[in-house]
Amino acid sequence: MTDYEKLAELLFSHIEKTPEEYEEKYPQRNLPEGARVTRFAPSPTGFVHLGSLFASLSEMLIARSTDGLFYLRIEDTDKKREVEDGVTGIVKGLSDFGIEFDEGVMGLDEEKGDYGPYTQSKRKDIYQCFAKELVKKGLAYPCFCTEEEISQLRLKQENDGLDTKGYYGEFAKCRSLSFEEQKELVESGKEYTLRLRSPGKADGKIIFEDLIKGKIEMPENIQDIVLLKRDGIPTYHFAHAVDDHLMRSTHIVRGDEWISSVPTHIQLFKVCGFKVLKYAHISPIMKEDEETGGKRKLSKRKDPEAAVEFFIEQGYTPESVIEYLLTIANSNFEDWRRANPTAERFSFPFNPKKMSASGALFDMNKMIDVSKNVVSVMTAEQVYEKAVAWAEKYDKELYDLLSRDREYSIGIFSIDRGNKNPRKDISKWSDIKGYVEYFFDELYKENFDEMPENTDKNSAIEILEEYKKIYEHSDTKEEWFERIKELCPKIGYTPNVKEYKKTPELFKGHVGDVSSVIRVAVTSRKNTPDLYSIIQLLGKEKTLQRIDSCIEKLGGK
RNA sequence: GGCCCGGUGGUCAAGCGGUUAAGACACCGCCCUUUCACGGCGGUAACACGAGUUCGAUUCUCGUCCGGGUCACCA
Repeated sequence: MTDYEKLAELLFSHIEKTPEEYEEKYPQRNLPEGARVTRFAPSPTGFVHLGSLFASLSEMLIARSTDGLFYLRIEDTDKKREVEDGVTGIVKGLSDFGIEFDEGVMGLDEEKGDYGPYTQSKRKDIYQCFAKELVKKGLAYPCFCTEEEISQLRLKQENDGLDTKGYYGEFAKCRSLSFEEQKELVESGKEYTLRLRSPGKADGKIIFEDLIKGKIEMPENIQDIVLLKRDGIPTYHFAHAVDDHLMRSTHIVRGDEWISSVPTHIQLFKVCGFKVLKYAHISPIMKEDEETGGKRKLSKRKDPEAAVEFFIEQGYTPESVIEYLLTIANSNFEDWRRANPTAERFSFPFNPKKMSASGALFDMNKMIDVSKNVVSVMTAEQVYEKAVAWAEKYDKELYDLLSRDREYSIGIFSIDRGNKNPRKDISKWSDIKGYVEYFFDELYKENFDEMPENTDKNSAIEILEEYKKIYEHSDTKEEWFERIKELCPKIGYTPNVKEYKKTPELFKGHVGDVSSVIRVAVTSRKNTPDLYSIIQLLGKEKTLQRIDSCIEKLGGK
C-alpha cells in the first residue's frame, strides 16, 4: 500500500464505493447522435433573475433543438444562500415562463430521472468517492491551513506585488506534508480542506473553443484549489466536474463570469479521467448605469427589472418576456417571427453560436414593442382571460369591472382586433385601465376641454344637438357615418376633407371635426379607436346621456 | 495590478478583404385616414483611435484607449 492509498483510507474510510460503480450506475445516455444535454443549475435562493431566465431559456432551446435533454440541478452546497422553499420558487418561477425540465428536480423533494439525486447536498458520498480516488492517486491532499493563514498569505503576496496570488507551488505548504505528518494532524482532530495537487505548469497554456466566444487561450491552472470544504461538501468547481460528468451533460451553458475558471474545470475533468465537455458562456444582460454613464450587469439590488417577477407584476405576459429575450439571444428571431407569426415560439431553430459575445443593454422600448406584437395577435377572449387573471391579483378594481360583464369586456378588446392589422396599443395588462376608462362609469371622468381648435363651444353644441336628431343606434357603421356626413352642410361643415384643405375659408370645419366633437362628448378623449364600435358597446342610453351631459357642461340648454 | 472577453447609428444588430455598411426598436417627416392606432413610403444617425499587412481594410495583425468579467473553504 502506498502512502497515498493509506491517506485515502485515513481520510475516507467510510467510502466503500468505487468510481467505476458510479460510472456503471450512470451510463452514457441513450440519445440520438448530436443530441445535446444541458442543465440549469441554480442555488435555491427562490429568486429568478432575468439573467437566469435568459440562461435557462437558452439551455432549454439548445437541448430541444437537437432532441436532447434539459434538466434542473440544485446547487445547494452553500447553506448561506439557501432560502426556505427556494426550490419551489425557482421551479414555479421558470414554469410561469414556459421553461420546463425533462429531468431533475421537479419541485420540493420531488425528482425525476435516473441520474439523480439532482440536489448536490444529497450527493456527498459521490463527491467523496471521487475525492478519495484522487487522493489515492496523489492528486489531492488535505490542507490544514486555517482561513486566517490563507488570508495572511494573500496579504503577503499582495504586498510583495505578486501577479499570481493564491495557494500554489511553493506557497502550498500542506502539499509536501509527509504521510506521517498528515496522519498525526488528522488523528489529532485538526480540521482540513481537501485540495487538488494541481499538475498545471506556470508557463502552461490551455486552449479551448467556447461556443459563443470562440477560441480562447488562457494560462493553465496552477492553483491547488479546494475540492472539499472543511465540512466535506464540495466546492462549485469539483461538484461541477463530478455532476456534469455523471449526469452526462454535453454542453455547459452558463454566465460568462465563469469563463476565467474554465482552465480549472478542464483540469479537473482531466485529472478525474472525465471527458471534457463543451462550454458556451453567455453574456450578461446589462443596464445603463446613471451614476457612471456606463453599462453594468442588471443588479438584483438596484434594478427592479432584474427580477422576473417585476414583469409579471407590471402585467407583461410571460410570452412577451420570452420573445424579447429571444430577440436578444438570436437576432434572427425577429425575422423568423415575422415569417411565422403564429408558430410556437419554442420551435424557433435556436443557435447558440448566434448569441452575442458582448452584453446587451436591456431595452425597455424594444421590450414594449415586442410585447405589443405578442398581445396584438391574441384573440379578444385571450386578452380578456389573461387580463382578468392578472387584475385579480394586482388590480382588484379593474378585476371587478372586467369580470362584471364578460361579453361587454370582450367587446372592448374586440375593437380593431382579429383583422390583418390589429391595433397595437396594449403592451402590458396595467395599460388596460387607461385604455378602457371611458367604457366604465366608475372610471370615466368627464373632460370636454379638447374640442377641435376650429370649433367653438356654440358650434360644438350645435353639432351635438344635430347629431342627436339623426342618431339611430341600429345603423350599420356605413349608415352611421353617412348620416354624419349628411349633417355637415347644415351647420357649415363639409363632409369632404380634401375640399376643406383646399378652401378652409369656406367652412367652419370638416367631417373629421364633427366626429371629433362627438368623440369627445362620448368618451372625453380626443383619440380613441373606432367611434362607431364604442357607441355600439356603450349602448343608446349611455351615449345620449353623455352627449346631453356634454351639451350641458358646454353651456347649452 | 495579473489574466480573460468585448468595442458597427441612441439601443439591439447583420456583415467574415472590394457593399450606396442590411434590418429592428426609438425619433422625425410624408401618404392612407372621421381622431388615434395599424399599414405604406422616406429621413436623421455608426465601423473607438493609431500603426502595420494588402492594389484595397469595418473585416487580418499589433499597440493605445474605453467598457465588462475574474482572481474565496460563494455559486
